Amino acid sequence: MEKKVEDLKNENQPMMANSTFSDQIPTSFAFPGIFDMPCDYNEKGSFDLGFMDILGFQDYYCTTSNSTPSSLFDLIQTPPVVPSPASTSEVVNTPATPNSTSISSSSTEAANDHDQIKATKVEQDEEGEQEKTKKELLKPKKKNQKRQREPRFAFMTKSEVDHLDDGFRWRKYGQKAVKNSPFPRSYYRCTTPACGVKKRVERSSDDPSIVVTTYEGTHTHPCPVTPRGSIGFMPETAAFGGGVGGGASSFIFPPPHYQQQPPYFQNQTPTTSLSFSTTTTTTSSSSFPTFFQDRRFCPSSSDSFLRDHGLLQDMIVPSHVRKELKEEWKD
DNA sequence: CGTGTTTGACCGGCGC
DNA sequence: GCGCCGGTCAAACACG
Repeated sequence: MEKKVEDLKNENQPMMANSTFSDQIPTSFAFPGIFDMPCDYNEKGSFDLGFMDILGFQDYYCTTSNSTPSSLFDLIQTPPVVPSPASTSEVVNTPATPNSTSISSSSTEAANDHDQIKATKVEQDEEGEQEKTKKELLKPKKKNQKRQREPRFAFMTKSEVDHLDDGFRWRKYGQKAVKNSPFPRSYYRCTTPACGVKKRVERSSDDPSIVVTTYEGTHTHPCPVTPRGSIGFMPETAAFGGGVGGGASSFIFPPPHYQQQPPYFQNQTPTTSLSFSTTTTTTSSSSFPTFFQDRRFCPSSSDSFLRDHGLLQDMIVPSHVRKELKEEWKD
């Protein structure tokens, strides 16, 4: 880990265009789904910004002059949230992403792991061997099998609050101090039964105003309607899936140029006086497809959100962001 | 009382 | 083998 950090720092040169993330990003994105789409639009001249470009392939500064489709989500004509297809791992293991080992696990397998763990718990509880049970619960993984991780999806948000409301309900199950960071990392789990999606939230040590959120897993349910009826911030809604995988990539959902709060943030803005910018960065394109799909379950957010702002415009991938994300995907 | 948070302990992975 | 560190568990606690 330390080494990773050091490496990252070394790599974190002023120009990150081809350094930190690019090595994890397939040079030729073969992602099915949404990732192809923008390109098509590009041909039509109505959507200049390819999604892949947005993903931080390069430092991409997109202007708001682009006539973006009403909503990126609208562009995504994909089926509802479903467990990721087995193809996930294949995509994730794209040769061009040698370093994305953590994502190399098939989301499907990972999901199965979850089930197995749960099943194990039930069985053991019934046995009543509490002592033994506890220990086994703590290590439900099979021997000789590396822990399988669900595809992860990280993004950064410039916010004063760590935990943004994304429409899903999360339960915090842990918090740890992170090495090389003065800020603790919080661990959240989706409270929906049978949904094993987790997310980690931590602040960037480089820029305390930036919150790095990493989602892991796939929501197996639609985005619940929150009491507030808000789905705050789109990226946080990441319910991904892992359906499509790919190496790590990153991008920042812009808003940095907003002079006022974007509509989709109104209900969840942490503090009143944020002239915010929800700077969001994303890694793991693998999670994107479903991520966007899920958004479609959130009635109040995606549409208005993207209709008002083509979120993917004005992509900015600051170096520090890339650095962090790369680190994220390196482990 | 139900739900969510806090927090110390524990475990596994990994590097040395 | 050992120690560090990230991740998770679960009891205790807080809150509405």
